[in-house]
Amino acid sequence: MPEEPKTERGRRTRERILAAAAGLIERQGVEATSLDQVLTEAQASKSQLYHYFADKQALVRAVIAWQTATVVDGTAEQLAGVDSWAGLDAWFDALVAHQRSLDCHVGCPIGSLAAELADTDEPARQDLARAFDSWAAQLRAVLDRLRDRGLIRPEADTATLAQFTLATIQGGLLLAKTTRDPQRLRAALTAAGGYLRSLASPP
Amino acid sequence: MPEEPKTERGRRTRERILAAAAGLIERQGVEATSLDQVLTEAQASKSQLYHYFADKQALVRAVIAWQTATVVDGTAEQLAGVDSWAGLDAWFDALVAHQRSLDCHVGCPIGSLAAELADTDEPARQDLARAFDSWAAQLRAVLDRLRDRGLIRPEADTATLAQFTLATIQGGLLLAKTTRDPQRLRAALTAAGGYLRSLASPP
DNA sequence: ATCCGATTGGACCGTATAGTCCAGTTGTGT
DNA sequence: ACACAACTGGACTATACGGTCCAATCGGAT
Repeated sequence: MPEEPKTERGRRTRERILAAAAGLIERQGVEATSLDQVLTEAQASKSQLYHYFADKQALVRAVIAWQTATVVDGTAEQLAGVDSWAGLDAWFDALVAHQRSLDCHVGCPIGSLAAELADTDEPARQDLARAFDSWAAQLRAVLDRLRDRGLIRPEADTATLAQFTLATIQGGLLLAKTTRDPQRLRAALTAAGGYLRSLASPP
Repeated sequence: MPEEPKTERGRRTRERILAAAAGLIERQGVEATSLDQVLTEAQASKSQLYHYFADKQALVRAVIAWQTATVVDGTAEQLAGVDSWAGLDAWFDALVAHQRSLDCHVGCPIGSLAAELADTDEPARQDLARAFDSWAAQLRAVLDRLRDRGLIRPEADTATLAQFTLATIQGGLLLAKTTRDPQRLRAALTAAGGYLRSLASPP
């Protein structure tokens, strides 16, 4: 019954609710965020929310889709021209700088959602698994480019390396967020970069 | 007013409540676990809970302490004799096997708690930060041993390497839990091991 | 046997939350 | 200008939750 605004006004309302929900959930988590909080921040009413979303779970899934698009597309943009170690380092630096600017709150929206929902909301878990997969695919594309340029040896398994890199990023973000110390992320990323570089020449 | 059982019976009651809370929170998260659920599983009553814990937050902090002790002490035991690459690999294998046996639910209790509580419960965040620190210290001790044996070059910064290793473990667990695929953890750990090995000889 | 603190059962309370309902308003196509 | 669907406001409901309270019971010390 709900979903899909038919007018411009409706579209903006839906967007306002979604943005407010995304922000609050990013900061507090799903369970800790109430619909009333979302509605207050979005300047909307109950009936507006339920006009566009079947229930809270549907809203959460929409938030997942929004965050996935934001993070993955944002990463794609930043990684688009990267074809050197310096370029990869610059991206790592940007990640660390971003966390520092947020005082290490939040971490990664996808990672936080995954940690909270993986065991309690199966459809959400699948969405998030796909999000991680497309993110890893982006990283793999970069590694492939580095390999094609001769910076990584040809027989290296870039898909697996991408999984490793993503894992290290996620773990580094979690440690940084927990200790409020961006150096934890820094350490993790520097080492990950070091490993990738160590794959330059054949054994 | 609450805390500290004075008799053996009380001690067991407190322990039952704590164990039930730890299990439920590990599977569902803090917010998704209600006190009534805990009491049903522990076969205890409200007054018993509030006799030993000031409020839900106090119970959660006790769970954090319990899980920290379990995980860190467990790790200490498993890593105690490790002084070779084979030993480290065996530990990694055990981590992967454990996740596989759990069908990749749960992941790491400390990591899950950290992701959920870091931004909403400051004292809990500090507890968890300390948990990560002592865990990292254990890893560092192993790396120091490897270094002393000449397997890692002397000038390597084992503290930073320990942070990196912990981050990769946490991230690998998160990816595995989200995708229900233990290979994600496997890939992360194998790469981390590869990096540590690459530090054998001077540049 | 008696006492007294430790412990226990469970009814009870206030509140916050997800979700419902419907009457009213707005805007768009004709 | 009219009709009709899209949209909105907000009161309302049921329930689940964290937390309180107090009377009853238990068990060791004297």
